[in-house]
Amino acid sequence: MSSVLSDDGPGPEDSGAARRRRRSTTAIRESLRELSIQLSLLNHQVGARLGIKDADLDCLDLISRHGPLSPSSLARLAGVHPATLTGVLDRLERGGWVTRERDPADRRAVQVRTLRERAAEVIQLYAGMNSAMEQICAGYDEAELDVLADFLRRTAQAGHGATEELAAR
Amino acid sequence: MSSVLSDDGPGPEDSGAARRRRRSTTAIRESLRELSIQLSLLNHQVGARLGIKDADLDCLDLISRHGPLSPSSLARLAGVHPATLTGVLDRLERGGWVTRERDPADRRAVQVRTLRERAAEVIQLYAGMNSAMEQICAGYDEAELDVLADFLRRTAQAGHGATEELAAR
DNA sequence: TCCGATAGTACGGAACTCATATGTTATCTT
DNA sequence: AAGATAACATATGAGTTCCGTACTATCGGA
Repeated sequence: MSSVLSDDGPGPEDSGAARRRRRSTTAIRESLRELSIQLSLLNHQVGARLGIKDADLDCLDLISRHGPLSPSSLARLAGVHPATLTGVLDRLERGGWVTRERDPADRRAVQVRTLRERAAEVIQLYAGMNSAMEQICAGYDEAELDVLADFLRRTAQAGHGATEELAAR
Repeated sequence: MSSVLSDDGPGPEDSGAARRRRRSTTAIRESLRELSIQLSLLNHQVGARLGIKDADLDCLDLISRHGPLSPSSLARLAGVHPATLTGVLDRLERGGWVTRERDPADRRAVQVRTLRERAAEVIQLYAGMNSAMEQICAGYDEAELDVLADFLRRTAQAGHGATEELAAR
């Protein structure tokens, strides 16, 4: 099934194993695309319940994972305009999700960090997805789980690389 | 590493194989979260190059995958307000990405479909990611590829289910 | 034919994004 | 050491977007 957002690779000038292999690779690309959208929509729903916009939730996630960091580096990381990020942080701070504190070492800089108080609400909302994943993972042996985790990690890394390449030029 | 957006599962009252297994499962959850963000950021960059907002690009993707469909069903699918979707379609139509045509059978209804003209631009922007995926997939044998594709498909399905569960209540 | 339901969109107020300007604070230059 | 320059975060304002509501057109049933 050819579609607007992806091509189907080269033509069928070869056959047999290579052909089946390409089918599998294409299937992965397709599934990955579907997965991407579904996770976006899940985040959208979660954000809606919490009164947090999609982009804001992305930022909150980045803050929670990449530790305390400055607004400017967060802006770079999230690919948004610094002035936009001020508004994002205003909303997150007002909602009690993060704090801003001046860096004592460099008083121009600000350190943004997450608060733990409201973490439970978020976990609660992702509970459905988490238990579904638990169930899916239960069907694999440990070697398979490691292969899967490694694949996901490398794919995320590939996404990061592709994003930076686009941002650079 | 405990963080705001996910817990780390039950305590360590068991050990050995079960423990390692839980570590693997957690690694998958973490990688999946990272992947979700990275793909969002990639889409954000791609959208920025095309002058398409994130949500609009999501809608375009949904239209391209789920064939011609009506604005209302698309609104349900994307989880946005119907009036908002009017604006989304206005922008996508103005940009030459989709067309709106009245359904002859039910003249209230509208069918939205993608145009193929500008597809190449999108493919071009995802070329970096696609070739990276190609490279990653090259490292797996066909059985592994099938396992991966199946896992991704089921995970996407889980995301869909979790989203619907949240939207329902 | 009349009436309620449905599909899509127009409208208007509130909120958001981003380019630019501003006020601090750090760093460089000489 | 002092002034110039750069970096950081945020204020400001114009343009855009979101969404609750209202409106028009059309369909299906009594």
